[in-house]
Amino acid sequence: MYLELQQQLIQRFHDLLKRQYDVELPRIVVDQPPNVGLGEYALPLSFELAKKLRKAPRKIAEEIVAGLGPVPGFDKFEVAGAGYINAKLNREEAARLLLSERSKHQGSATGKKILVEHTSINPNKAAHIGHLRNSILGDTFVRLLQAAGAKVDVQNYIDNTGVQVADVVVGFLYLEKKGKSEIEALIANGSTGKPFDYYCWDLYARVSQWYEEGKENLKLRLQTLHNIEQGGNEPAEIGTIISNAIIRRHLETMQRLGIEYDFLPQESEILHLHFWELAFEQMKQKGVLYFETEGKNKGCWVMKRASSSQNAKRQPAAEGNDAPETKSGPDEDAKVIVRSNNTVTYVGKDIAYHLWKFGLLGRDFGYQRFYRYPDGRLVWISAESGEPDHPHFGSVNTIYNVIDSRQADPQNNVIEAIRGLGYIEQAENYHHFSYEMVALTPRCAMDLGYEVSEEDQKRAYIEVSGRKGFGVKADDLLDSLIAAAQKEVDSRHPEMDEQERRGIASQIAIGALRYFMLKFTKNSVIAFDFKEALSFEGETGPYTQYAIVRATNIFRKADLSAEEILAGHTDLRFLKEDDELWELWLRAGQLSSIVEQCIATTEPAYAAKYAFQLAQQFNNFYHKHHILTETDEARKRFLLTTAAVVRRALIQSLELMGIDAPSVM
RNA sequence: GAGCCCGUAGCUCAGGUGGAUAGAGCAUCUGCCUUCUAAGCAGAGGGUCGCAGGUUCAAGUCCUGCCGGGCUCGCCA
Repeated sequence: MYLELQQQLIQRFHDLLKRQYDVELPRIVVDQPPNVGLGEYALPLSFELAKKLRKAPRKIAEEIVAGLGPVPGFDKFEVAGAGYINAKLNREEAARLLLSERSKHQGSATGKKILVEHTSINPNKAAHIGHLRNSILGDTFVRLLQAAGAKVDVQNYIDNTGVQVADVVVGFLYLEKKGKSEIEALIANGSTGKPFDYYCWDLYARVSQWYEEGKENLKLRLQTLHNIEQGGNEPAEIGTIISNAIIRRHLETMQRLGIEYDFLPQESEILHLHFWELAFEQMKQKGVLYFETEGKNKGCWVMKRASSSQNAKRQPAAEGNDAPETKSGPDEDAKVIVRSNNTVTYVGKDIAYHLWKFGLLGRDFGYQRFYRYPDGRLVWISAESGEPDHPHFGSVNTIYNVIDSRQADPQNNVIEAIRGLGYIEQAENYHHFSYEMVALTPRCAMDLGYEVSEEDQKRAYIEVSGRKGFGVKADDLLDSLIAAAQKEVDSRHPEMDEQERRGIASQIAIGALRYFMLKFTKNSVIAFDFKEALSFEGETGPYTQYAIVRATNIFRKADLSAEEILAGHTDLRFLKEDDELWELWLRAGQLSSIVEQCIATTEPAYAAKYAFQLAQQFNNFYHKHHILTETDEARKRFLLTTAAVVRRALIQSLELMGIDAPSVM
């Protein structure tokens, strides 16, 4: 509601400026006045026009208001302060619009097909809190895009032929002295007493330690890596077995949080289906790659780096002397794509993969069914020779890669390669959805029993490390959250049966976890702290869930359905007199505006803030107006409608974040 | 050395493309459960927005330079 009216307003002002002053502003800024009594929209445009038109801002504002005439949906326009124009909505009309809204809005992404890649955990160990941030951000962004009308393919890239998998293969072969069948048995019966991903978590840390004990050990690693890349040998088979088992564990972990995928493209197929060769041809042809004959990169195929700042190394020339320093010799800053031993680097493979995403490679994966969710949704995985009947992924125009900020450099290399190939539009629509890492506070690390050096103890946070086995596992955290929530639910609802209580505890735990990962903006490092993460009070997911439950309880007690209230008649004139109630309606009407803002800025945190603030306003309302004892029937009906409108917006805002609204709490 | 990010209340963080009086949660203190559930509400204290310049009607927000912290820069993946 809010967004549509704002767009109409902007159009109106745009037309008026053209007609009355013959000016066009690049954009018309719309703010909100400090309080809703002043109006719903504030336009500071007369300040901007003051210089252009050589008039006082206030004068301009008055002229504009005078020339505006009636605008549908609006009651009046007022000049305020030094020259703001405040627009006041017709509250009843706007409220009617809000009441009639469907749940999904026709957003900016309507009709678009978009590919989002997230999670992409190396398949050699259990998922940890850092991975959770990735998956929760990614999954929430998928939901936001869908809310804006997009059709979204969700991909989880699997690096199943990299060193990380090789390390665990080495662990099984040389530390545990286990062969293929023993590993298969281990996966099948779980005889170790811990899940396979947990088992590998520990083994991976042990192997990393073991490498430091001798150079021969590192040789085994390299050899195993080569075997895996090549395929068709025992280490490669073991690698596949491990990778598949771990991927299943990751899917199960993420499923607990309501996170699902459509397709798992694997590096093994990028290698074996020779994606690189096709990309290599294109890149040579278009001159994106060149063969270096000198310097440290002699014998390699290299690519000019986008960020390579030629100016950086140049000393400013002497005054008045503009001697251009002609670059002679090799560009030592270039990015190596093909090594002198003729093998391709990770970035090279990534370029090929991304050409495929945009449908520019001229080759496709094979597809095989891999996993089925309870709701019937299928996860497909790449394969050399796939099933004959399969959906097609890729060939989209817009992609989002949810990858942490440490990979900004390689991501930019891929984008530059695509741009260099002449795919300008695709390069523009390639979004590196970058976010900062999750780290542990020193106290948290010590509580977990890790040794923390004195130096590290002074730091604000310590980076988690799968290699060292240093971190909080996703399943462990979720288990702790569920246990904590269960305790609360048990004490509040002893009358409910065990399974029901467990279900609600799980919804609360997921709400707490997902909200926790979303409340911080992407650029802020999360210094993980159990006390905060396990909290259900204050700015948390359960706070918003609780507000919904309170609203639900009103309808339950009154034996009414919130949906019927929304559909029925209500007297909206109460909105005229009460700014606080109107503010609640207005805020509820801003949901689609928030969705668009989240997408435009790739920042899901705005949705989290919105949900919390709306819940806060609702709790305030709940406390102030005791609905069921209201004696004025018309007013009671109106308050019920208010609760229903806000409840609906709260539920929708939580849906965007993948958080359920429990029936009771 | 270069690039990216961060620095706002005791702590953790918000402050969309500059806009009206800098906010929230936690923590501390004071009130509020015979009411639609207190996982809640109301109130109090707490700020040189890292420092210094600049841009303009207007700067926490933009520019420059410092200071402090993090990450990244390999013929690893």
